Amino acid sequence: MSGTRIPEATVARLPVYLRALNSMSESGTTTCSSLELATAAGVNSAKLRKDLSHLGSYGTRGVGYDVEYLRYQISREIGLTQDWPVVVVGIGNLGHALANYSGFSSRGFRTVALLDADTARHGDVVAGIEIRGFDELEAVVAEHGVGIGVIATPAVAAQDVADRMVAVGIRSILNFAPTILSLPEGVDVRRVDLSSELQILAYHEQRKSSAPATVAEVVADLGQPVGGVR
Amino acid sequence: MSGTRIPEATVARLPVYLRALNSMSESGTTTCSSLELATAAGVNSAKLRKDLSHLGSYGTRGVGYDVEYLRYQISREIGLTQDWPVVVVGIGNLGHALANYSGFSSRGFRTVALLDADTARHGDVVAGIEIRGFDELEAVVAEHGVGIGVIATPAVAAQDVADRMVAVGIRSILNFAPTILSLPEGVDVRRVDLSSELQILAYHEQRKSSAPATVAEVVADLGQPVGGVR
DNA sequence: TAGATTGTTAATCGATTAACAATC
DNA sequence: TAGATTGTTAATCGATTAACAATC
Repeated sequence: MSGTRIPEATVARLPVYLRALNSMSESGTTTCSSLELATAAGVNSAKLRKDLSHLGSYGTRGVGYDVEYLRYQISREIGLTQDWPVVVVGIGNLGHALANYSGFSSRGFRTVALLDADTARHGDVVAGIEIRGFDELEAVVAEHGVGIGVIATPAVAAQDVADRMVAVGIRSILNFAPTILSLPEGVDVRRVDLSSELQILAYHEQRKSSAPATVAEVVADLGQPVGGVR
Repeated sequence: MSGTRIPEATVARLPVYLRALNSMSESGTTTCSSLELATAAGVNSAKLRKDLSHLGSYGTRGVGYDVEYLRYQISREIGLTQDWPVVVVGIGNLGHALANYSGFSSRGFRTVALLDADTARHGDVVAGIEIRGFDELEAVVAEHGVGIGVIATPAVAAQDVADRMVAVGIRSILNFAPTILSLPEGVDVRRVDLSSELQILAYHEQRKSSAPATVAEVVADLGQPVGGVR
């Protein structure tokens, strides 16, 4: 299985499985079935097994999965057994939150620098790291071999920051600024858009409030066919 | 078209189109083609037209789309022409960032309360709103008719906060805590997981670094068939 | 062995894309 | 009218799901 391309939808769920396994491990669970892990991760067990089958055969029929072993295998597949130096640009409230966020400093990821264009912030220490000028980006990337950049600047600055990141060799960007970046092929960008998430919730909330207009919609809402309805 | 169920993938992209239209509007653009809007939104034009076709026929053949009109139609479809009172629970660095984030206070959404279990924070004013106790959740929800709750607490508190939100009538939750919530049917949860996003980037970054193993992978990376390659 | 549970198959479902007729 | 561009069709692609043979 190793070397096979893993479907994007599966890749996006691996971190969720990993999180569920971590919490099982913390609570002392040594073995779990696909149903237990799937429930903890909020998916159905068929999907979980299908997803895991893309990584290899790491379970035991009739028994289930060894929590530690599966945890290791998923970590390895994602690449968390390596060290990923990360640079965060834009140290406002969000940047502070990111710097302090355990997920960023935890196993696998290491925040090597916090950069901000505002000289008034330089020298401030956040999460044990001193804030430096944005003009030190190139030196930081070269020194630590940074491949992943996080943008937490205001929207107006984001494209410039991204362009500069790409110019100094960063090829993966996590963008929190509410703007759509335009970047060359080969650069991977993921956008975390707080307002989009709210808007998607609002759309569904709106649908809940208004009464469904047709029998077809009621049936669709129930999620299963209703016998005898014409 | 109105009343038709809109595919989830389309719903998730409507906020992106809206953002692109907003920035066109700001820069004085009054009309755009599907290709222009698609480029600004980072999708291809066929997908954009297909998506918009689920809302209705708001363009003019041979001409394109009226920016303001399309902006209004998408806003209406999402439900942004209504007022959505929102409560944020957990006012640490992330909660601060959210409270100050323009996307949360902008058109459509209105932060009506900031709640925190830590009494030391009570009375602090963030983004013009005074932080109150978590025990005031029920009163706040009842008073303002809150339907959407945002969780920005530490992971350990998130499930309790979510249970309480559901108990007082909230049916849509945006969860920033790094934990998987277990909630009853009918409650809509969206999770924003910073560490998942980093992990997904790491997976792809890893793939970039290691040399592709087969010609098939090289061809797949190029994203198009390569003439003459055997 | 009998019971349990995985890994895989195959069918279904939904999303994407290219192409083009409709039409401004 | 001629040129441009939408909205829709149909084909393709990828993801989900149920069912079950393999096997511990």
